[in-house]
Amino acid sequence: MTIDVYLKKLKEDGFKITPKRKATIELFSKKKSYLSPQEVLEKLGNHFPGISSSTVYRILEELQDTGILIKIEHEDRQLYYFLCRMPDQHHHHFICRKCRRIEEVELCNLKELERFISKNLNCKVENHSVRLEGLCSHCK
Amino acid sequence: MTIDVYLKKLKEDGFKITPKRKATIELFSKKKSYLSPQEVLEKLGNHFPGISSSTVYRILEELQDTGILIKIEHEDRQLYYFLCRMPDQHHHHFICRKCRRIEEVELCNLKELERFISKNLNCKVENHSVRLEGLCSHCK
DNA sequence: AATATAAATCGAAACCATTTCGATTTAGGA
DNA sequence: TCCTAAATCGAAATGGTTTCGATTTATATT
Ligand SMILES: [Mn+2]
Ligand SMILES: [Mn+2]
Ligand SMILES: [Zn+2]
Ligand SMILES: [Zn+2]
Repeated sequence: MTIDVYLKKLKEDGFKITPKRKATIELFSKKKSYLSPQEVLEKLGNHFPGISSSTVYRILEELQDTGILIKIEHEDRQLYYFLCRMPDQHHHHFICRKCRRIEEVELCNLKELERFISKNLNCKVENHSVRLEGLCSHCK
Repeated sequence: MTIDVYLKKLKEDGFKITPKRKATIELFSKKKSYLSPQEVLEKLGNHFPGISSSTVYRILEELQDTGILIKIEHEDRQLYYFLCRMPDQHHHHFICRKCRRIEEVELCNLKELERFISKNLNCKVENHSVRLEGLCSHCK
């Protein structure tokens, strides 16, 4: 539950460890769900009054480029971010529609689906993403 | 390749068959790829000079509500639509990253993944979507 | 064919999350 | 401590999308 691994990742990618970046990672590490840029702005505003929204947007994008955060887009067409707990492994996400909790699922059995597409449609599958939604153990 | 089945669906859902709705469906039936609202506006503008963009946005949304069009959101954060060839069946989509062609894939083998999540995470999976990207048979 | 009317379209403005950019401040290496 | 590229600020612009009152149209009914 330490954020050191994320700070290390940040540094490795040539980013400076600034108070705002660190606080952003800490914020997400305490959350099990995703946050909108507005929510992040609000939370960070408690520690950094007057923080610029452009700073929040930039930090969120940098952290997602580094693989620390995952970015999703909801039906409301806005961006949301959440902390990736297995950044170096291919995996998929389950999102609780009630509490917005994220569960990361390492199981991936799409080989058959990819084989089907390669064979029947003669396509080359380069990547895929699965999005699962429902109710988590706390909400169902 | 007739659009009658889509017009029927429109009528069943209580929509009037207007020239612009019909032309929109015809436009998509000739395309194998997705179109942005701007592209639709441009194409429809050939037949209906001065057509309002709000009309295009509304028609696209209605057609997607009816299941005639599928709406996706790309990394550029804009909306795109394409004609669904199997509106009454659960299926997934392969998108060619070069020519934007859409292939609809009826095979779905996510039962194992859902079972894994139900069992290990104690979650209730209500729906899922798979997005596959790569190169189609024409582009690879 | 004419009428009625709810639905569809227009058009222009508003919306608002996100992006841009030049000025200022800061983290961290030398 | 100094230096400098990186980070942050802040205010304005951006632009795809939505809104809404006025006008037009599709289609069921007479
Ligand atoms: Mn996978
Ligand atoms: Mn499926
Ligand atoms: Zn939940
Ligand atoms: Zn292609």
